[in-house]
Amino acid sequence: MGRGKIEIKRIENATNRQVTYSKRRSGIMKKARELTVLCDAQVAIIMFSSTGKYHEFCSTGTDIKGIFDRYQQAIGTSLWIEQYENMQRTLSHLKDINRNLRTEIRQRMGEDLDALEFEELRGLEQNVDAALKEVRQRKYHVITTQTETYKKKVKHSQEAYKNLQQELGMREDPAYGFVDNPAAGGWDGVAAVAMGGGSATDMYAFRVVPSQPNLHGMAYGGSHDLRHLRLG
Amino acid sequence: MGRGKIEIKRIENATNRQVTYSKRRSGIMKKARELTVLCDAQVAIIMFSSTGKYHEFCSTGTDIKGIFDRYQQAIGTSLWIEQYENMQRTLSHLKDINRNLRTEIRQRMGEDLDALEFEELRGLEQNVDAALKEVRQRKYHVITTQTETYKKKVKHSQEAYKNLQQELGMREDPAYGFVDNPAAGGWDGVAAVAMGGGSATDMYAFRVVPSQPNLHGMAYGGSHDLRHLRLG
DNA sequence: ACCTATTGATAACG
DNA sequence: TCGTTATCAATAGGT
Repeated sequence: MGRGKIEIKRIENATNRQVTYSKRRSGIMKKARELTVLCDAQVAIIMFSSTGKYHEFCSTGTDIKGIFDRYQQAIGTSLWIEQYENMQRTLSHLKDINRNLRTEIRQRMGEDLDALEFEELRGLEQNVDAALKEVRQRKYHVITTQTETYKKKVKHSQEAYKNLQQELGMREDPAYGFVDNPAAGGWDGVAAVAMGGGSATDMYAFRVVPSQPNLHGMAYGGSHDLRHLRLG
Repeated sequence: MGRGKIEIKRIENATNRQVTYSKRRSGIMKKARELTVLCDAQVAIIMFSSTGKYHEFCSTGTDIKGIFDRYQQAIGTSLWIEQYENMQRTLSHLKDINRNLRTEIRQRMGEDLDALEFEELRGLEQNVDAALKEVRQRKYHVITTQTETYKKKVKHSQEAYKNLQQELGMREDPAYGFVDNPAAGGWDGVAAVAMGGGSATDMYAFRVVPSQPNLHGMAYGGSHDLRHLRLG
C-alpha cells in the first residue's frame, strides 16, 4: 500500500528506514490495540529500532510482567530458569568449597581430626610443622628488622644531638643523653623473647585474615562463625 | 476494511470474535515480520486469545528471552533481575569468604606472611604450635589404638590356630606358626617411628579434606588450585 | 508533519 | 479453517 509496492528487505537509506519504522510501528500498535478490544485478547509487544530506541505495547488491564508470567506458565518453563539454575549450581559449588576450606582450617587448628586416616594425619603433621618453622622464621625476620630500624634511629638521633651540642658549644647534660648500649631488656632482649616460640600464654588468638579487614563486619567474625552462614 | 466498517469494540458473537482474532493476529504477525526486515528492528509479541490460546512472534536472530533481557536493561529497573542481583550479591559474598579462607589457609601453611603484623604473626605462631601438638597427640592415639587392635587380632588368630591344632590333634608346623613377640620393626616399632614427628622427608603432602572426597574431581585438586577458580 | 495515489488487510459470506 | 471479494485502512513517496 502506498504510492508503489516495496520489496520486503532492509531499507538501506537510514532516514527512510527510520520514517518507515515510525509509521509501521504505530500501525502495528493500533492493530494490536484494536485486537485487544475487538477480540478481548491480551497482547504484549516490545520493539527495538535499529537505532536502539524501544517501544512497548500492552493491553489494558495487565502489564508486560503479567503477560510474561502468563506466557511462562503457558509454555511450562521459566525463560530464566536455566540461568537461575546455573547460579544455583555455582552457589552450591562455592558453598561446598567453602565448607571444605573451613574443614581444612579446622584440621589445621587441630580440630575434627577423627575423620583423618593415619597417613593423612602424618601428612598434616609434617605440613603444620613446616608451616610453624616458616612462621617462626618470618617472625624472627620481622623482629630483627624492626630492631635494626630502631637501632639506626637511635644512632641517628644520638649523632644529631651530638652535632647540635657541638654546634652550640654546650656541655652534655647527662639527664638527656643517649646511651650507646641499651641495658638487658632492650631491643635485642625483645628479639630473644620473640624467638622463644609459642608459649602456653595464648594472649593473642589468631582468627581472621588481617590483610582483608573489610569483611569482618559482614556475616562472620572468624573462621568458626562461618558455619552459621546459610545462603541461597 | 472489509465489506463494511466495524466499530472498535468487543465482538459479542464468539465465533466471529475467534475468526477475527485469527485473521487479525496473522495480520499483525505479518506486519511485525515486515517491520523487522524493512527496518532492521527487534520485535517480540505475545498474544493470548480470549479462549486462552497463546501465540508469539519474535524477530530472527534473537528470542523472547533475549528481547526481554534487553527490554529490562532499557527500562533500567528490571522485572526479574531483582532476585538475580540478590543471587549475584550472595555469590560475590561467598567468593569474598572463599578468598579469605584461602588466605587464612595459606598463612597457616607459612605463606603470604608479609601482610601480617608482628602481633598477628605471634598469634599465628602460637596457634599453629598448639595445632601441631593436637595433631601429634591424635596421631599417637591412632597409632596406639591401631597397634592394640592388631595385637589383639594376632592374639586371637593365634589362639584360634592353637585350638584348631589341639582339636585336630596335629603337631605344630613351624612354617605356619605365629610368633608371640614380633621382631623390631613390628607394630611397636611403627608407633615409635610415627611419634618421631614431621621429619624433612615430606613423603605425603597434606592437601585436601579427605572426609569429603566427592569434590576432588570438580574444579580444584587442592588448596592452592582454588586460586584458579573464577566464578560468576 | 501532511497529502494522496496506491497497495494491503479484512468483514462478510460461501 | 479456507477462499473470495467488495470495501476500508495503511502507507510509500513526495512536499
